[in-house]
Amino acid sequence: MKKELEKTYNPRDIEDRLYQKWEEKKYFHAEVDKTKKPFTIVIPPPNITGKLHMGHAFDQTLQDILIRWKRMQGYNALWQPGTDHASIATEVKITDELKKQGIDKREMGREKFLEKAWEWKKEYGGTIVSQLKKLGSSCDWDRERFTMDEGCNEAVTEVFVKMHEKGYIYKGSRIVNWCPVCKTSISDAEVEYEEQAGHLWHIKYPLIEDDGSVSTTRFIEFATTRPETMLGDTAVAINPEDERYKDYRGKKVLLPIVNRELPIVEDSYVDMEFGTGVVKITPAHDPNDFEVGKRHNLQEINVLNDDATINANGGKFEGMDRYECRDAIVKELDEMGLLVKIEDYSHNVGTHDRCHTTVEPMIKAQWFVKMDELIKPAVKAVKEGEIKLIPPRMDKIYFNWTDNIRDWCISRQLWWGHRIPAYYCDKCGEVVVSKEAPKVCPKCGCEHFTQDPDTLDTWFSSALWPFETLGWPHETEDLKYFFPTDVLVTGYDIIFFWVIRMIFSSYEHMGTYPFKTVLFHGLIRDSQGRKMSKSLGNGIDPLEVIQNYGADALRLTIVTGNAPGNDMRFYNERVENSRNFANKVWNASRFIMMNMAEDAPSAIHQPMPSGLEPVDHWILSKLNKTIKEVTENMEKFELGIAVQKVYDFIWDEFCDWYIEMVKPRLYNSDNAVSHEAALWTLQTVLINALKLLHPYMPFVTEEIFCTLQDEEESIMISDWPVYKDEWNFTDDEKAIETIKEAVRGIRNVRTQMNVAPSRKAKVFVVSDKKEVLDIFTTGKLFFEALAYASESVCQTGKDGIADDAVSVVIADATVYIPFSDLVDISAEIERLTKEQKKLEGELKRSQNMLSNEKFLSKAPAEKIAEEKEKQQKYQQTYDQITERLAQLSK
RNA sequence: GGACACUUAGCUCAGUUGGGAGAGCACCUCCUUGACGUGGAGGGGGUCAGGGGUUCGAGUCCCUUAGUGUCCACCA
Repeated sequence: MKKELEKTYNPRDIEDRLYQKWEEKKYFHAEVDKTKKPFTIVIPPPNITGKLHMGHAFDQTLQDILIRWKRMQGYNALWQPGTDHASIATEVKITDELKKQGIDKREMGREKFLEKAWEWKKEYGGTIVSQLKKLGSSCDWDRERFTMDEGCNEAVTEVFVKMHEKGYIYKGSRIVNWCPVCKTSISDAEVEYEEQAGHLWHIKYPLIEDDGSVSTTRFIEFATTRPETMLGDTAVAINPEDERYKDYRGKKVLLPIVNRELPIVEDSYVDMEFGTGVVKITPAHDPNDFEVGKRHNLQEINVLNDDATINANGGKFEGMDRYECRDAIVKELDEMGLLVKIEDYSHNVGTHDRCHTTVEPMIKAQWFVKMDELIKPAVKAVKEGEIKLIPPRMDKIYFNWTDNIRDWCISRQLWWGHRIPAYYCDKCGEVVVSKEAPKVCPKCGCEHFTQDPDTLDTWFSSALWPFETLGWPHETEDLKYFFPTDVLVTGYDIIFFWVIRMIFSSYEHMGTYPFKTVLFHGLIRDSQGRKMSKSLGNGIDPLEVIQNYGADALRLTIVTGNAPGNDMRFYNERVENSRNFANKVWNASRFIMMNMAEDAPSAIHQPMPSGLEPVDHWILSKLNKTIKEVTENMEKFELGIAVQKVYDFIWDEFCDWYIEMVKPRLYNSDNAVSHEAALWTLQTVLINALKLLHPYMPFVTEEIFCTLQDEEESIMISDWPVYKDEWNFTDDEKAIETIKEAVRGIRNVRTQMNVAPSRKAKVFVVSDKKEVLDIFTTGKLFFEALAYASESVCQTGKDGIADDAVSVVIADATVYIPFSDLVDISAEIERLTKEQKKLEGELKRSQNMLSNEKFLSKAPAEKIAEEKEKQQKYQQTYDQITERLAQLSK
C-alpha cells in the first residue's frame, strides 16, 4: 500500500501514542549485559512537590539527547530516573496546606504529619513523572527510585553510621544559620546574601574607671548594623596594634540598659581602618564574634527564641520581635545620650533561599560533616581531570567553594526526611549512633532511649544518588556494571549543593568518582532576559509549549543556538521556527513517500544500485560529511552546533537542492535505472538524516521512520550512522557545486533584471574545457528545473549566441541567456563592471598574501595551496568578465 | 572586595585547535512550479564595545578601558 502522511505535522496526534509504544516495547529498559558497553546517566531527581518547569525541560532534553544517541551507537544505555523527597520544600508546602485547613502542624504531631506527607507524595509524586514523559524522556521507568524509599533509607543510615564511626560526622554546639520562619537550621549553601539598605548606628559605651565608677566623660564608640544584639554583648574588641586605644587595654566598659560589665579584649580580627576601630562582641549571634569569644573565653548569651523574638536573657525586652526590639533599644540609647549618630548603610544580609527570611546566626547543638579531609579527593578529581566540567570555566567556581569549605551542618529541625540514627539514653544522656535503636545503654545499662528528633538535609541523601539508586549498600550486579556513571547533566546553580557532594560522597563510599563528565547548562530566561519566577508571573509552562508546538519543537528550541553553561532567552518565535522545521522534515518525507511505488520494497535495506548519478553522489557525500561532523560535535558535547548542522543539511542541501534536482527524474519513469537510483538515494539520505535528528526530535523522526518502514520497527533502536569512505565522491561534489553556482548566477541575474519566472529562456554554457562542458551536459536538466531554462546548450565557442545576451560568469565557464528585448546594454556593462571590481579586490587580497614571503614560509602548505586555488579561480573569472566587457563595449 | 562571563546584522544568539563574518526572527522585491505559504527565489543590513600588543594572518590569544550580568566573600 502506498504510504501517506498528513499535509502538516500534528504532534498532538502522535506523541502520546509513540511514547506509549516505546514504553510497552521496553526500549528504555536496560539490564546488565556484559556483551555491551554501558552508558549511564542518573537523573537529577526532581522534587515530588514540583511541577514541570523550563529548568527541567533543559535538563531532560540534554540528557535524553545523549542517552538516545548512545543507545543508537550500541551502548547499553541506562537513564536512571527518580524523585527527591525535598525535605524542606515539601514540608513547607504541606504545612501551608494544613494551615489553610486550620490545622497546626505541631498540634497534629509528628506521626500524623508524616502520614499526611506520604499521602501527599502518593498523590503528587507521580505528576512530575508523567510530565517528564511528555518531553519524550527515555528514562528506564522500571527502575524509578525515590530518595526516601527503603533502599535509599538504608543507604543513608549506613553512610551516617559509617561516617560517625570514622569521626567525619559529629555533633557540636556551634554558630549555625537559623531560619526563624522555617524554624530550622540550614547550611551555608542555603544562605543567600541580599544587598539591603540599612543603617549604621554609632553607639558609645561608658568606660568603667579603675575605681569601679562609671565614667561620664570617657566612652568607647563603635558602629553596628544590629543594635538589638547588644543584649547579648559580652565584650568590646580593639586591635592590639591600635595606639588610639592603648589606654583602654585591659579595662572594662558598661553595657548600658543591661548594666553588664564587658571586658575590652584585643583581637587582630578588628580592622583598625573601619569605623572607629572598635567592635562590640556578641558571641551567640555572629559567626566572627563567636570565634573571638572562643579565643577570649567569653560568655555566650543567646538572647533570641527560635522565632527570633527576644528571650528571657533580654530582660524587659522579652517577647519583642527582633526588629521591634531594635527600635526600642535605639530609642532608649538615644534617651541616655549614648547614640552618637545614624548613618545610611547598605550591606549584605543573609537570607534563607526558600523563604527569604533574614537568617539569624545562633548557637545550636547540631550535627555536622567534617569537610577538611573529605573534600581533598573531590578537589583532586577536577584538578587532575578525572572529572571534566563543561564548560571548563566551572572549575574556578568549583575550587572557589572547595577552597573555602566549612563543615556541613546536616541536621534539620524538620519531620519530613531521613531521621538521624542517633539515640540518647533517657537516664544518662549517652549518645549511641547505630543502624537500629540500641537495647541497652553501654554506659548505665538503662534500656530506654529516645531517637534524635532531627532529620537530615535533603542533599545528604541526594549526595548518594548515583550509587544508592543502583543498589548500594549492597554489592549488586547493577552497581558493578553501570557504576560509575558517565555524564551528569545539571544546572550550574546546584554545583555546591549537589555536584560537589556527590563527588566526595562517592569517593568516600565507593572508592571512585561518580561520573566522568559534568555537563552544566544555564538558566532559561524570559524574552526580556529576566529569570522566570512565580512572583513575576513570567514563567513559561513547558507543557503549554508542547501542547501548542509539540515536544520536538520545544526540545529543538532548547538545544539550538546555545553554548554549554550559557543562559538562554525563550520566546515563541524561536519555537515556531522549530515547529516549522519539524513540518519541513515531515513534508520532505511525505514527498518521498508519494513517489514510492505501491508495493515497492522500501529501499532502506537494499544495496546501493548501480545507476547513481553525480547529483546522488553529491548528496551522499554531503551526508557523509555531516555524519562525521555531527558525531564529532556530539562527542565534545557541542549539541547546539551538532543539531545546527543537521538542520542545515536537511533544509538547505537536501530539501532546497537535492529534492528539487531529482524531481525531473521522479516525474519521468522512462528511465527506470535513473528513477530507481533517485528513489534509493532519497530514502537512504532521508533515513540517515532522520537518525541524526532523532536524539533531538524523537517523535517526528519515529513517526516518519515507522511509516516508511515495511516492518514494525523503531528508529530509537536503529544504528547511529557511521562515516563511510565509499560515500566520498570528491569530483561529483565539485561538479554539482559548479552547477549550483551557475544556477544561482542565473537566478540572480533574472531577479536583477525583473524577468518574470514564467518567462523561460534558452541557456548557453560556453567553456573551452571539455570536463566542464561534460558536467553541464549531464546537468542540463537542472537548468530547466531550477533556472527557468526552456532549453540548454553546451558548446565551446560563441556561435549562435546573440552579442547582447546576458552573461553569468563563473570560474570555468560563461553562461549566456539571450534576452535581447530586455537587455539594456549599459546596465549590463554596469553590472559586470561592479562584479569585476569586487573580484579585483579579492584578487588583490589573494595576491598580497601569496607574494608575502613570510606567509609562504610560515603558513601551512595546505593553506597556501588553498589560497593559490582561490586566486586562480578569481583570475579566471576576472579574465572572462574582462573579455565579456570588451565584447559589449564594441 | 575577589572571581567569572557577556558586549558580533534592527532583535535573540551561534561562531572550540587563529586562515576570506553566520543562523533564526524582523524588513524589502518577486513566485497560486504537482512535499511544504509552518513554503520557494532574490536582496538590504555588521570598522565582531574602544584602545594597545603577539602573529605572515586576530571575532578567536595576551594586556587595558568602559558598560552589563552572575557567583563568591564575616569587614562590625
